[in-house]
Amino acid sequence: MALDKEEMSEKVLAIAEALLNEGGAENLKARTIAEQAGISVGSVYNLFADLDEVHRAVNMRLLDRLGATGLAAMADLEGQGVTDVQHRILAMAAAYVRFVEAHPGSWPAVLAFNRRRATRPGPDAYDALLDELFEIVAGVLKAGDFGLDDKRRALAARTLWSSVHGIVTSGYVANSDSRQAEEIWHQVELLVGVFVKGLEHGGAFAHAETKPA
Amino acid sequence: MALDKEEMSEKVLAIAEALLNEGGAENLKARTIAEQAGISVGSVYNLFADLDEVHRAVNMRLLDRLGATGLAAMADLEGQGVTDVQHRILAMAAAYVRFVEAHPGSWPAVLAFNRRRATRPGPDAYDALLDELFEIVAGVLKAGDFGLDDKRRALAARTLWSSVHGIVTSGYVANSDSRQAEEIWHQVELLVGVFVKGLEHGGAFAHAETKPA
DNA sequence: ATCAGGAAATGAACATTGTTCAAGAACTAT
DNA sequence: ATAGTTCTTGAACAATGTTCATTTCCTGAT
Repeated sequence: MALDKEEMSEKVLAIAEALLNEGGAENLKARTIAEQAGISVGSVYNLFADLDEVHRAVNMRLLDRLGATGLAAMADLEGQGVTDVQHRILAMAAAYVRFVEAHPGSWPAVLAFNRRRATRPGPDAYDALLDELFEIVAGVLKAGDFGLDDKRRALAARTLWSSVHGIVTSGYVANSDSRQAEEIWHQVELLVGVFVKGLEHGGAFAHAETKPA
Repeated sequence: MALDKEEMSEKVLAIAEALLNEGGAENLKARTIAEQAGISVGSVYNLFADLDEVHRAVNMRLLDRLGATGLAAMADLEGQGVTDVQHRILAMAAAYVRFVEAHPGSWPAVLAFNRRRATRPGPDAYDALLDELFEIVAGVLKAGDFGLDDKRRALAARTLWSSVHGIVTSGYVANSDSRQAEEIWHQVELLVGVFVKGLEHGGAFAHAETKPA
């Protein structure tokens, strides 16, 4: 009884995810996958065009898991009982931090890979997932009654979440001692607190004429 | 007339930076460097222990250039004539954005490389440079009269700059059309505006009991 | 049960890379 | 000039991604 093509792909992806999590992108080797999956190198290339596609598939799984079970659930917190914007955003950020902590090796790989796909064709499925995340944040922001039209609220959502993302990834230089973790969380708390307060007081409309050349 | 060891190292680094800027980390090949520098592969390994060291050296040069000629100059804007915190932060962010735009290939490589040095020994020179940047931001924040003690101001500086960093790097998925550039700048403007407004209204002290597990 | 035809798996072979190192070349001090 | 030191070289090795002719396996018709 041999595994289905689909099942074998799943097995390969599971192995690939483990490899990425242990040693990053440069640890994803065709021969290692083949050996651990009990198949030959050639068979790996039968299931996937090349290692890039394996990496991409692993990333999609990770992003799916983050979006589905993580942030969306946090967005409508405790059965809609909590309406405070700051609490809900913080809960989402906490979910994101936990997720990154749970994938110390593969999450950096996601980012590095994502950055490297410059020459690839059109709008990827990545973008769709990211847009989804941004819309969740925008949904939470809508609950808070700042004077924001849809366009500006979307901008604020992207800005806020990119900032959270920056804090988390800047802090996690794989230096995962608890000191670092606390610092990251302090920064996230500060950011969210200041951001919400700033929105409440119309900071989103304060313009300055300084622009990049 | 042969080049000095120092001069040859410079030449190699210049070539390496060009290679990185064109094709990212995977374009930094020992044989290409040797050929373009007019020396042999072995000589490259005489000058540098391995390609990682070449990459690291290029990154140090980049970070130096960013810190020295970029942000520091912007921090004391127009001969101390400008005291507005928001303007000065925006000017620094603009310098940062310009810098990233000017190094579309090698800046991602800096980040990817920086993320991969998990197993390396102790506090790197990277950290020193980053701390320098954070202190510049903190210096600007000090001018604005928010009710912040030194510790909390330092935290705010790290938070703000990590956020700017996140916005810039999230936006630059090497997709450098002008649409993207404008979006990035809008986000930076929004972030800085909201952040300053939030600090003015004491958002830095607004706490929530939500914490990561 | 047999066999033809196609689909899938195989792993040897190739190309490209990082890295090493023994041999030679160049230079320096006496 | 000569011995010793240092630098340079490029051939050689190992590890990797990828390909593809060959083999193996399965399926369905006879």
